[in-house]
Amino acid sequence: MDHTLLLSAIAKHISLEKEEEEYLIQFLHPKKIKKKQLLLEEGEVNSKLIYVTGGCLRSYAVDKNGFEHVLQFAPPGWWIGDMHSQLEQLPARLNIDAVEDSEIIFILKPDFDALLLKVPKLERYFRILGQNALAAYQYRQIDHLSLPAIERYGNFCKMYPSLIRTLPQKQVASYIGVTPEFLSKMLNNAIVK
Amino acid sequence: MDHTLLLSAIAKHISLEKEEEEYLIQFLHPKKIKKKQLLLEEGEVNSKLIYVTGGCLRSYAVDKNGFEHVLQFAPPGWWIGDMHSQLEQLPARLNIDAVEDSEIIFILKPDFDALLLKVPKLERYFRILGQNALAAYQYRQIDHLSLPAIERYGNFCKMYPSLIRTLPQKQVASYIGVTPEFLSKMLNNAIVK
DNA sequence: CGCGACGTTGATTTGCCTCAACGATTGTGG
DNA sequence: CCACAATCGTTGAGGCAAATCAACGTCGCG
Repeated sequence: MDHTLLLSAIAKHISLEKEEEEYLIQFLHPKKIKKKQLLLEEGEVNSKLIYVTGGCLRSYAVDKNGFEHVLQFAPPGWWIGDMHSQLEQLPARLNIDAVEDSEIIFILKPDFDALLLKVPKLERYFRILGQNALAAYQYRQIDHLSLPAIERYGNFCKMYPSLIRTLPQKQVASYIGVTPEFLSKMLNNAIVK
Repeated sequence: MDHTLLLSAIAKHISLEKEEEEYLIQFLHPKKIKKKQLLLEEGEVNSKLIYVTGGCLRSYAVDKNGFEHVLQFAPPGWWIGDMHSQLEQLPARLNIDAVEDSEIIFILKPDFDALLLKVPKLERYFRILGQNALAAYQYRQIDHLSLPAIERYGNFCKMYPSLIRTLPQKQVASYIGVTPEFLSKMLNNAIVK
């Protein structure tokens, strides 16, 4: 039962009493996930908050031609979800699955709501978490609007150096918003230069 | 002194005691902004939280060719800022200015930090605010990755019908990520169809 | 009135996509 | 443990969505 990663992440922002921590822990469900296993499917309601403790997950949408578009990768220490579905309890647009064999902790949405009422200190942790995520999304969106593909790739490498080594190239291509073929050609040209 | 818009927005999520509300209000600074007036400039630290009560603001980045790329519009009831700069107190990548004559309320970052410690209930309001913003950014990013420009325009119209009437077309073009020329051509074609 | 911002239209270019084919891995069932 | 399938990265030819550049008419505003 490995809650330590999550608990110490929380402890960086707030300090919980012993009993608050125990109250929290009872809602934490660890789970092992096989590569390619689906945790959320488009159309379902996102009823769990997912925290990654091992391996790597991804969230992605499928367009009308059947192509996947990766929104996020979640290595250990990251949360992942379809925020809109989670908040409104409406059908999700995103799918979530495992890029490799992984381990997660999940919290059910009703438990999460109860938890925040019972342990209001957690509001602070999740506020900070949300603001950090927001900061990342803002800059990513700007990158998408203002940079050519090759520089978006460069930024990805800077931001997630560890992922570059483990992820298949086509996943990275999908994240930065180009086809795998085009990414391959870009990289070959970049080497020649 | 018009704090009512903000206070009632907050009241939708939490209920403050009389004295908490008064404590909050002392940090709220109203301000009138002229069209095109800059509130944040790239390279500065984003040291204020900005809440719009009238008119409309925008945040945008400028690329190396001098082109502007709009990240966000903020009509009344919206917050706007460079989240990364605000959190880390580092230089901003974004500029913020007024699309038309506007009115805002701002809170200084140090006051904001103090406020959250003194009135922890506000953590909840800002958590919810952040999660909603996150939900919007997630879906926008997915739209950008998976939809052609004409459908991104359609989505923009559905999401912000009031803005369509007031904003110059070139601002909308910038937001959805195309040139003004191309948006103009798209719209003409769409009418013919 | 005259200037500057905006929308439009056309000609041309380009960044990126599509489709197709191929070799190299990986992995999986017999 | 091998054979076959699936997945991945690569390369090339051709195509398309969107950008660039340039010119022009309109409008609102100082």
